[in-house]
Amino acid sequence: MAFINKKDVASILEEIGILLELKGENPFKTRAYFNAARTISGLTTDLKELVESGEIGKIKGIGKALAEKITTLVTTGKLKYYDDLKAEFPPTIFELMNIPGLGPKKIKKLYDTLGISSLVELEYACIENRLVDLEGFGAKTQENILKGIDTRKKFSEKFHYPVAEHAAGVVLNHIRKVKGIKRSEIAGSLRRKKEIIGDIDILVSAAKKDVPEIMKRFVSAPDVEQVVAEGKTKSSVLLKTGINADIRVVADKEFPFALHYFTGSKEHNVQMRRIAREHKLKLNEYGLFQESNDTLVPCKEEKDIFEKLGLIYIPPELREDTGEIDAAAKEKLPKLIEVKDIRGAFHCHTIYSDGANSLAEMAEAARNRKWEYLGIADHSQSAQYARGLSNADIKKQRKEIDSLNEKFNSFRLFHGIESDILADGSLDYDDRTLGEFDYVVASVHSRFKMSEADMTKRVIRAIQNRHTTILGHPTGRLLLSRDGYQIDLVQVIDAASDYGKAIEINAHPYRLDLDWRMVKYAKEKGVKIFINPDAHNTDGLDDVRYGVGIARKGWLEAGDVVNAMTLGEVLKFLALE
DNA sequence: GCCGTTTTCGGCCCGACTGTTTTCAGTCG
Repeated sequence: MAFINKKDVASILEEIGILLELKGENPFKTRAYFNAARTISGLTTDLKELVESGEIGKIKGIGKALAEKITTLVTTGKLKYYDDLKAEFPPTIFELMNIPGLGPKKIKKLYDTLGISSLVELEYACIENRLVDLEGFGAKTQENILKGIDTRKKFSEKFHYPVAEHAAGVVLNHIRKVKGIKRSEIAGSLRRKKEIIGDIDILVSAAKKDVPEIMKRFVSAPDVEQVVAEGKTKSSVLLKTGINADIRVVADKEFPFALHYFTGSKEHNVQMRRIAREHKLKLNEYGLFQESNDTLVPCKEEKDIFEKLGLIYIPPELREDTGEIDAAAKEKLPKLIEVKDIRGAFHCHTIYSDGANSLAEMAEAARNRKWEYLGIADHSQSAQYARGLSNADIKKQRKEIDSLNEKFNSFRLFHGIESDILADGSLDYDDRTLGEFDYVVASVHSRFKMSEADMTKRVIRAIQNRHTTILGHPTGRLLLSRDGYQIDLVQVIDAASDYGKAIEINAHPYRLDLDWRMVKYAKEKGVKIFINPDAHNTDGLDDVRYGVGIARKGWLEAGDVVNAMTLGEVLKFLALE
């Protein structure tokens, strides 16, 4: 039997959706494929089991036709329907979907009339001035397409969270100088604390007379490279960093509705409008209206909108259409962890390995943050690139930690290690040495290119090691630059649950690993989470806030997170007293 | 293609902006 995993199935369904769009199929049909792709990739139950038991067809959004196609894919590894569809267009046609202003209809037109099916061909055709006479196109369209291709070449399409957060702050501070602004906020994926950000969404409320000044100020912000669109309520610019920023200006009474709408996610909004219709109401960015006579149901704050729809307030981080609306209707939403709940951190490096600060400096920085403890986990001996610790280093570090601890009142340094998980799943010190640490973070730093089965086995063996306390950055991914290694996280989390081991959310903004989509599953399995900064200097400690964002997206409460425990509770957790 | 306490057909979320046309389709979020 061919092996085909969730990710493969989801991406094939997604491609089918795009191909159907290109063919001009019923948009609701194409949406069914996109929805199914999303549902499949979010599954935490084993896809093969679902297929074998026939349960796959019982999942919402997967009917007879999709269940059949998914079953064929999973059991045979092939799908004729997909192959036939793919044969109708050259594979490079997908490139064109990434150019702003180009959608399925226009791409189809380009392909049918000019035979254009790749970015290179498209650029050439624009330079040759061949798009201007095409029906539905013109000089302006051609120019915008060329600009779009240029932008694609210069910039990536997504950005790390702190980069987008900083850029958004600059723009927001710039426009806030306009006196007429009543309320202003950053919305979109930034507000939802997504791990990577596509663009910046800014929402402002003001009187109508002040709108032109706000728009003018927005499009002339210091970092604006190009004005993409400028309207009466909505404008869009490309910043010098390559990030797109959108602004929307509304009347103040519309602000809560616009904030909700502009925060998204799109999928969450679709569900919210569906709920509104069930209540004989209509929800859009301007208000919540009676379906019968269009009277406004007034709401002062965002939370009022939820209330009117019979829901408790859903924090932005949860608005991903992963069950938050159902839970809100049943008043079963978690009380999400907050940055102020954090009392320490456990994955930090010092000058003993590849960190920039000393033990004393790191401890001082933690105490300045009013933390109760800090765990040091420098690299282990096989991590030579990072000056991993020899046995002598370990002894010296332990001594220094002990003597620092003697000076502290109600603060404690813990002596841990980030021990490499070797290719066979063993850790890289002997049992006696490992046993001397207060705790052990086990992480993969080498041999990334194993098969999924081998990597899963390797990591599970490390979890089974009695000295392992925490599994570090479970996929090794570097956002926007390196995919994580192939690994079955469901099996890994199940193993952590079985062996009572914790998993780290590595809070470094380039990692944010464990992914929030799996954090929720870990919580369901009762696995404890550490939100670890992987700090290599004192400033790095503040990265925990990115990890808290991810923890919130994963539905975590303070009680799910070890470094939200008091010092006394942590000592018990680590079995140190 | 999915779905159903208005059920097996007829719905399926909603509006702004752009560019090309001249009343609107396509794209985007």
